[in-house]
Amino acid sequence: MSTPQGARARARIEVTVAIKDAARRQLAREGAAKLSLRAVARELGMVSSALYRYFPSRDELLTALIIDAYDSLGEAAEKARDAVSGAAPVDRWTGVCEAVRGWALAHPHEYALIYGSPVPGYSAPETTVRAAGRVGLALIGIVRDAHERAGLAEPPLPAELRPEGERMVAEFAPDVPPEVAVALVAAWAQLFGLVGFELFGQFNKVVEDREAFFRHAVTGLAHGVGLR
Amino acid sequence: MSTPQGARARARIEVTVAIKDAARRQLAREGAAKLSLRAVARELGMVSSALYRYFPSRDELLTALIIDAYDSLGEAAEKARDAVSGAAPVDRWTGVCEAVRGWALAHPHEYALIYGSPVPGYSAPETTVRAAGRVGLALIGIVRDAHERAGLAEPPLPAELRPEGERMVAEFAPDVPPEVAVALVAAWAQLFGLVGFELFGQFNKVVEDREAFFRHAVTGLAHGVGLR
DNA sequence: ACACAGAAGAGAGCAGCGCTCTTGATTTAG
DNA sequence: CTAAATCAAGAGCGCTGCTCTCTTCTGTGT
Repeated sequence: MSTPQGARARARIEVTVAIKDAARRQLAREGAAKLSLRAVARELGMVSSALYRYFPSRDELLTALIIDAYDSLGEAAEKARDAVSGAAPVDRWTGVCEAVRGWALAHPHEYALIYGSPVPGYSAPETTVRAAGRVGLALIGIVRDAHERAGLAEPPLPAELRPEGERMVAEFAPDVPPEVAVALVAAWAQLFGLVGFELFGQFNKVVEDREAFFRHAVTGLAHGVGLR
Repeated sequence: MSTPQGARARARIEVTVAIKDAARRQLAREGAAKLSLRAVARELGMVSSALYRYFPSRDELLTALIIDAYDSLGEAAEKARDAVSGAAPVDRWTGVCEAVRGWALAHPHEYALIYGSPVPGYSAPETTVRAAGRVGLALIGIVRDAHERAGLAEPPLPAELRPEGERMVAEFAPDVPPEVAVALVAAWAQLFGLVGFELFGQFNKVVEDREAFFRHAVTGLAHGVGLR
């Protein structure tokens, strides 16, 4: 039933949200490694074992936070895509990229949670897949719009990768040339390379003007996928 | 003194190495999160407190492993660079990139240690900086050779980034045009975006033929820095 | 050749962790 | 109104990183 009919169901939802909020606060403060169920319980005035009524394990709680983080980032990306929907394709592209970077700088621990090392014995449940794809889909959307409106400069594609590109088109990038689909996936990964390096300190003593550097680099990515 | 003159000093070095080896084995088996000082001690038939004579904390042990991992990866990259020293610049470039990818696939947990989320409070000590730069320097070397031998197609560089590029040239990329230096740093970060996405599972259900895709993408990176 | 400072290991112990199981209270449903 | 489901709490297990103390050993200067 979509309506929570009892006071109990409502309370359950509220407590679940409160747990996730407290956990997210700790996550932002200390990072995923130091997120402790007992500390979350303390903050809520509960006892640690009570949390197990809501999350079967610490990793399950982390998984819930992972999904939320993906959604939060995805929402930021989609908002940026829609905010500049009239602009030139390259500007829309860089707008989304800058939204991703901005979100990452604002939520470094959550970014580390989803794009850093996988935490436990590692398994990404099916639930995360949809949320994890939102940034990529936002980028695909921009490229598709540009393709339909003005055409793209199609990057070269070696013959051995053509089937791969056609599969990508069929599975998640409809109405986009296969050459572009392949380039898009590469640019998508490369975008997070740029963001991750800045966030995790690899750019220390290497890049000073991070913002200008990033804008320049993602403009290059846009050209790489055929945007003009 | 470069020669450890006492038997004691020699024993100390041997035990230190044994600890790191055992720790590395556990790291490869379980990942950094589950690396436990007590388990390392057990494996060596010592008691946990004895390890503190060699490493002042678990994080210090991790730092030692980080440096070793950087050096191991850097050595792989340099070996690849030198193995194909006569080949065309683009092939040398892709050779080094593939060495990086190969090392990462062979040592996923160590890769996660150095390019994944940084650990708790953790500030990268000065000691890591040299080792962390080796891959980048290998790439720079290839581009410099190509520049001196045959010239490069210089990528465009917006005016606001010119000082940045000149600083890069002065600090770690001598004899390379500033345009190329900036493009090089971007390509360096993007390379690890590609590797990280593959390793951390972001390419699941997205890229099938990982090897061909990677080769194609890093060829694109090579073109981006001006190699032909 | 010997005595001694310093180094190394053992052991106990502290506080914290994730997680399980049991117990008693409270709410919901039949 | 009673039976079933739900939930908070408490005790406890085995693990963790780390500290402190005590004992043994050993390399070295006299």
